[in-house]
Amino acid sequence: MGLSDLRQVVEAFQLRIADLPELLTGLLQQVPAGKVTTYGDLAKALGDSVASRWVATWLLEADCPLGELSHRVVRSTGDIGLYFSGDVQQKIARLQAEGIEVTESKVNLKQHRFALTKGSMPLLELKGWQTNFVCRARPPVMLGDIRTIAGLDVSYAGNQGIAVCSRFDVDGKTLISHASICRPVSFPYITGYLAFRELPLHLELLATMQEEGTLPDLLLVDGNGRLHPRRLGIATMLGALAGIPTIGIAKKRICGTIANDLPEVGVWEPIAASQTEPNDLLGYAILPHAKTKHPQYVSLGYGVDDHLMKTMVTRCFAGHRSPEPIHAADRESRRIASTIIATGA
DNA sequence: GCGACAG
DNA sequence: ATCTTGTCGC
Repeated sequence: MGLSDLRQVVEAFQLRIADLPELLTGLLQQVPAGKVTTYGDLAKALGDSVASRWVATWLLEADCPLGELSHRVVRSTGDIGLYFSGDVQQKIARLQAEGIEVTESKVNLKQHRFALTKGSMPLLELKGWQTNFVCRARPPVMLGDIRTIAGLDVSYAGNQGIAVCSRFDVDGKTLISHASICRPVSFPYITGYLAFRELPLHLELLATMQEEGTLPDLLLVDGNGRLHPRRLGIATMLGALAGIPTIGIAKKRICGTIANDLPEVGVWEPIAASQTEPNDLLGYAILPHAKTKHPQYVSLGYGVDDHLMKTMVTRCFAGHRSPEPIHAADRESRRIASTIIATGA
């Protein structure tokens, strides 16, 4: 892959990512006085009901930019729900002032629900991109060809995201160096869409490392690979777009079923897609050591086979819950985030 | 009512 | 992920 390729990949990727807060603002502005909508309806208008949690938390932020309109958003049951001021009576009063009857903290949705005009539905588009994404084939990386591996993680300070890539020797325990980058992030965290939030940071960081000639031969990414509702977690997408072998490492399970919830230390417990698809292997749960009851969730990213994945991840386990390269990147990115907060920049 | 989903 | 106080233990 040529030297300028990663810069171009970042640019092309950025163009696909919609401004969700802005689109949500436009949707809520459709709702006139005397009408209401629901968190789920707004999420569906953005293209995926899974975003309803983000819609709700965003409208509940203390400094919510839609504070003048957010009283018109209620739960799908008709329940009033919460209000950013913390005072639900204030939300009720505003609704009543707009001519909406509130009985026992509920509104009549049949009567007042506003039919939102569906726009571009950006999440539906991104979901379709994931579903139809074709990873360019490449032979799996071989153990003997790996000289350096790295962990990739992101921390946040306000709207700033700090991505860190921590390079390690192939022994999985010797830190070589950290590389970092800091950029504003506006795409929210929505289950299944993490890549659209964090991939721009990762790709820019890797582009810089590519120019310095410090790209690692294998990346451990904080997030999932194949273990994903559409089999395309951030680790897989990153690997395929950058052309670098990757493995996904998560601390919580996003989907799938595990036969044994609490595996023995060091045992690779398979995660299947579902109980009806026991042969569709998505990844593994593994307990790094006896000190914790929380397993790591490991899945194939890109350009790596099952055996090499297990070998390298096992090699990277030391005294911590996460593999050392991920742990190092996590600590370094948090350190930089605290610096940014202390400096006020 | 239950189940619950990366960062 | 971040927000948060003290507390338990190596």
